[in-house]
Amino acid sequence: MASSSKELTWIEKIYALVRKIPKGRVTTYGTIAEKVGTRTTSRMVGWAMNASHTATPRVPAHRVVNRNGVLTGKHHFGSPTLMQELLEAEGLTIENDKILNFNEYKYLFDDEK
DNA sequence: ACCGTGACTGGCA
DNA sequence: ATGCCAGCCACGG
Repeated sequence: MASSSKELTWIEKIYALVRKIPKGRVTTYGTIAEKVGTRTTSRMVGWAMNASHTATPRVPAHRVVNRNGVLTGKHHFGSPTLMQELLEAEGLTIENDKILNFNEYKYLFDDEK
């Protein structure tokens, strides 16, 4: 590829994937990391989310939780309860900072089943 | 160029 | 079942 063109950074891919998450669905960092590539790990996803605040359009990071279905990053939304409220507003149920029936709400993207 | 940090995950005790 | 440790890669100072 012509070196002139800068390939999209793995961060951009993460944003695209997260934005693809339909309303009322959630996903895990590990899933996204695997979708982006081996160069990206779960930690990188979380780190990328940190930068997502400046990304446009805004990335629904509140739909991204850890593999436990726990709102690990809720503290990064400006309010410790904002993330939960956002998810609940989408029809999800949060109990003790954890998503109930998380397995049913987990979004695996079209590529996966 | 080196070190520290990070919204994770999986394995082992 | 719970807790701790190590691995993973990238970015900022």
